[in-house]
Amino acid sequence: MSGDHSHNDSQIDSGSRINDTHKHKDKYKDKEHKHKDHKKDKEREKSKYGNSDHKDFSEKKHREKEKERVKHKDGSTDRHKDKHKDKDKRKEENIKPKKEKENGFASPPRIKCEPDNDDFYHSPKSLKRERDDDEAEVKPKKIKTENDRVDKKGKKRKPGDEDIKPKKTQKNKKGDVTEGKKKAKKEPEEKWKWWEEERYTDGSKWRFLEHKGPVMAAPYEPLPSNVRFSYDGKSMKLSLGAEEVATFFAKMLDHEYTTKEIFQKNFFNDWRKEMTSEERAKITDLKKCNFNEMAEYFKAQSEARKAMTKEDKLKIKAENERLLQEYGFCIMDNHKERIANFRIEPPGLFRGRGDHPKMGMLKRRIRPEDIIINCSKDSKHPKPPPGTKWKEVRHDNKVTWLVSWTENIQGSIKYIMLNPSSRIKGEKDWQKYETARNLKKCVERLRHQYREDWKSKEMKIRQRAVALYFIDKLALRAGNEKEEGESADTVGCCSLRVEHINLHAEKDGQEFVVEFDFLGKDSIRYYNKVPVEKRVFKNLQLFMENKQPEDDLFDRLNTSILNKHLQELMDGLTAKVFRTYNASITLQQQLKELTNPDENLPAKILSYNRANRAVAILCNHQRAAPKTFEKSMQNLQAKIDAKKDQLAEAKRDLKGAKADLKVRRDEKSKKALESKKKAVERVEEQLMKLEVQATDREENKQIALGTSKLNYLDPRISVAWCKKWGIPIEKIYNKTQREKFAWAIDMADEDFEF
DNA sequence: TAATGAACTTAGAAGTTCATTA
DNA sequence: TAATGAACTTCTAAGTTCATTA
Repeated sequence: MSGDHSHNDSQIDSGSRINDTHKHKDKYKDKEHKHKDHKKDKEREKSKYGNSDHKDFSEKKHREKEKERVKHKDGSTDRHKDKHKDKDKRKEENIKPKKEKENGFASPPRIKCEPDNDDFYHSPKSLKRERDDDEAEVKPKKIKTENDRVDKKGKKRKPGDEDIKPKKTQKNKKGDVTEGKKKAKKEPEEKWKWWEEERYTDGSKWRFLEHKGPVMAAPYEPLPSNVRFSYDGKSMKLSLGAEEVATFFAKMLDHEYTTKEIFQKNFFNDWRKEMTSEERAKITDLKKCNFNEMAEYFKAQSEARKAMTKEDKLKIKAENERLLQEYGFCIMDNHKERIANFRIEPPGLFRGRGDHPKMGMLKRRIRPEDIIINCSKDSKHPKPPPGTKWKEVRHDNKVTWLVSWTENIQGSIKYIMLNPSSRIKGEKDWQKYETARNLKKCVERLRHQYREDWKSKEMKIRQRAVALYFIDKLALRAGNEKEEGESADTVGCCSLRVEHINLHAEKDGQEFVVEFDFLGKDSIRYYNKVPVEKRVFKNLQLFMENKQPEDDLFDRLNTSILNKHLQELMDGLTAKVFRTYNASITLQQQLKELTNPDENLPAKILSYNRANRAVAILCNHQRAAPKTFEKSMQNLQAKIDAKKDQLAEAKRDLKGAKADLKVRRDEKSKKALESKKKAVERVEEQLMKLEVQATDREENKQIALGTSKLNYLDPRISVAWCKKWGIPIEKIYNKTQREKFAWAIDMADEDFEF
């Protein structure tokens, strides 16, 4: 993938969250950055020169090839290239694309005869859930932990849906539970297949909801008196409130955060607010504060925790489990469901990402009086801790959250919601992929449209069209406007500024190259050089005319305009659907391309990871290279070397055995030969496995696969692939992932097509 | 129509657990 | 059996989108 989307040198840089264009803003930051950059450079050098010797050349070649496959020299992906090529040709020949009719852009053909249920599966907008309303009016006495309702309703997914097959659900004994929790806890009862049931059509999210409320943060435990804080060389006893905030800082002392000026400033500011007036009068300079004893104390504590006896550790584990059982589940519409985050966020210092102007501010302790509870009127309401009250108890079944509170840093609302394995999250997830599949049906029409719009007389439309092209081709995020000074300066497509792109009429032998360099979500750098079509290039020049670097590139556009437009083109279409669509379609294509039927299991899994990786690169999902990367790589290489020696030896043995047989020609030496042969094969396979592992790890150094796997890739593609090649699903998804994607694992068969 | 608020998804880092190896 | 490192889980920040309000 050449210079574009990926790990060329400049891309490696991109792991650093530094935006060069912002250097001038803050001297301090600048220093920080340089330091970081320097470290990165060093690392890069190391990996370039130090660490590569273990890799043989052909492997590297292979990786390069892989990159090539994913992206072309010109930065376009295969899919785009081909499709655009097709389009161009068609245009020239003035022929209507064959596909158009087949896909029925305006309104996709029905696959099934019953319109109602057809819609149910294919048009997320009209997803239905015709539950018996009476069922939920009353507080359920019985919590279904199984799929018994399916039978009752007798109505499930329609056969005839191309990719979704009805499962025979064998009726199971009801998981009758009076108290809900207890029973469900023990039997690993059959999983509820919510995907075989219908959805609510009235916008409500549930009929019945009962839970125990959140787990509050543990109260502050004062420091023992021998652990002291000192100011200006003199130890001093802090008031409880001030001490608590001081411990937050002390706990972070060896984190880079505490070296940053803004962090220090914000912390000190907020800390002083918690001090008594005497303390405030005395403590006026952070530099004079000594937190070391505190920091040591916490370090010792964490050591002690590690060194605890097995027994004590088990005790803690049991207590956690108890909490989980008590607070970690709720009852929603007859089913016991896992809650994702049932703990209230503890107080601490705010850790923003990138250059966040509010880093270091005090995240205050949340009290019951701050908390809104959401549950059914007729449920057993959660009790606030003794002597306290909730802010409010409401019964809003149009939302999915159980608990909410307003956080003090940005003033935004935080929620407690259900686990990804829950019905309510799963349905939404499934629906997301169905929308993306709908986009697949009309994406060619949309691409044609925005290409036409590049020529529009209206600036607004041109901008919209160019932005959409970027979102489609590069999988950029929509890019909402942000309030300045409230968070790190990051952008997405619509909020790109002139300073974020560079135009090159010619670069590295390519025409019309756009060079992107900006900080995206989480202040992750996006760096990419992309050849674009001439018309796009010319438009960009136009958009940039008479503008300052800090001006908006698309000054006539924002996400709301863009999304309104998209909504008109396809029901349910928004900018982010393109990311989902392009990610999933890329996975599917890459899997097709990379999977070699003759290869063994580890090789196939490597192919899967490579396909996954292609998507992660497309979506710019990066991670900091693990601190231990070099070392672990070396260790692995040592293992490989040892294995090679072992193989050589095994081969020698084999040779010897052959010679033996020639001389002796007896049964015994024949047998010996066989076993030596087997030994060689075994070692060869082991070696291969190790080598594959090394390749995989190396290629993954700075790329995070998890995000795309969890959020962008239609799990049915992976499930189908596993089924097709006989790969155990466990090789691809761990337990949590299997729970989240249970619906896909159950419904997709090997010929599922995204 | 822009600003604000609310709800929900997506994100990487940090923390914890588990498996492997010396 | 401890140390190590990878895998997995948790945490919560940072996005997108849609609804509401001014």
